[in-house]
Amino acid sequence: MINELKNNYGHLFEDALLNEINQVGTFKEVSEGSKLMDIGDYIKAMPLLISGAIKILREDNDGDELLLYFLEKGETCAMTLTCCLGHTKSEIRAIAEMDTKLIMVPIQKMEEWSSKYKSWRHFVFESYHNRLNEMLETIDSIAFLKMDERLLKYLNDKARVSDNSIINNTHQEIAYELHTSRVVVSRLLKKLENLGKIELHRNHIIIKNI
Amino acid sequence: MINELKNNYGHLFEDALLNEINQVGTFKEVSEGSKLMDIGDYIKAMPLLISGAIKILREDNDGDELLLYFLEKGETCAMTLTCCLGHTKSEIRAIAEMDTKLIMVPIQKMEEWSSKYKSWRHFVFESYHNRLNEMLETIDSIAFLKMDERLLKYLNDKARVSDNSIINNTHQEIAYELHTSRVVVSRLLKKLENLGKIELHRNHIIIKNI
DNA sequence: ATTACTATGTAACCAATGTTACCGTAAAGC
DNA sequence: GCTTTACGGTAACATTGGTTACATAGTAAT
Repeated sequence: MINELKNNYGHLFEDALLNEINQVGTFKEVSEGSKLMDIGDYIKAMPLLISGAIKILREDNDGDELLLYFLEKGETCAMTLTCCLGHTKSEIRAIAEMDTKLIMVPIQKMEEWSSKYKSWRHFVFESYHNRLNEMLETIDSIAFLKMDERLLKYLNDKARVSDNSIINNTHQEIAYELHTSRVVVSRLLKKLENLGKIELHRNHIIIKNI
Repeated sequence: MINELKNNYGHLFEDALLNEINQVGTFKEVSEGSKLMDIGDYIKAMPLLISGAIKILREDNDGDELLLYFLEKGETCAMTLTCCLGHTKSEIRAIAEMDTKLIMVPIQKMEEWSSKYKSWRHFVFESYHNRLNEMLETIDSIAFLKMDERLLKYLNDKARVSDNSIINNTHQEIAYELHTSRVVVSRLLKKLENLGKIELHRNHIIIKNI
């Protein structure tokens, strides 16, 4: 695990902190689609991503979902960070977007490392900052973009995190994450195909002109 | 200033920290409508609210606005917090919702106090946590609510921060903050009036049944 | 009082999105 | 092979919200 750590967090953390993480952290591999956290859960550990990606979702009272953003390697879940202070429940759902490797660190260490390691404080602040910016981007999309633009952005984001121009999702799955209906997604995807931006196939979409 | 500080932050910070804030902070009074920060600004100080309220706005490429949330007394601007680390520009605009008193603290102190005072770290983490939750609420509103529900929530939020069931705004001003048009706001307000939830007057709206 | 301006009300229309319904086809199960 | 299910295409329609246009009523300026 120490090698995974050094490769992904070596430029961020000093050796002493890397060693501490190595001692108290547990390595974990999760496969695509597995749920890492749900709304209402209490958090006991914070994840440090080594590889893969995790999607963060919000749910409304009717059970309808909305994709907020993706976590990628070198990142952590900002929502988790304060839950250890306030002992509050999670407001979001986290699902592995693909097979993902991560290190789980007990939340008790949060406070200890925050006073001990400047690099840890920076990492935590940086994480919050990134997450707030991701949330702003999400708000921009929902508030300012029309559905066809949101859809295109969604496809590009998916392609980026998976580093693959083929999106392996059904129209229904996309509709869930954008909080719209399958019919609307099919309609707009067909438009995008006619514009030459994508290619539609059963169970997958190919992005052209990225 | 020390008294204002103790009244509003005495339960959060230890005396040593309160004294430091008193030494390096500058007291500031801003009147309703004045701009505290704009998109693209570099941040030199972080605000600690003593009284009043500040509205935080986002803007799209066409210059259209959207209200994100309000800051109230005892709170600070989370966006500011990391800008001192990354030296990045502000992504948001901050405007005084009413006459407001605040203490401006130079951002250089951020890092110093973060290692020195546990209570400061907690305050910063707590601020981030609150802001993330406000952003989630904003996303919920935009994504899951219809315009009439958003409007009602907006009116109630305004009434809460000003502690006044009279909203002193024109329909046009409301339309800007909700990122819609004046006609739509007038139409929906009239509906809410017919439902007995509000009372419409020139330049102000009275909320009934809060 | 007259004029000009601002805020609001409302109708008519349009565009975007959501809903229902039905169809054809690919894949999976048997 | 056959049957069933999942997926996607599409038409028809409903609803929400955005736009244009114009009327009326306060308010301010002179």
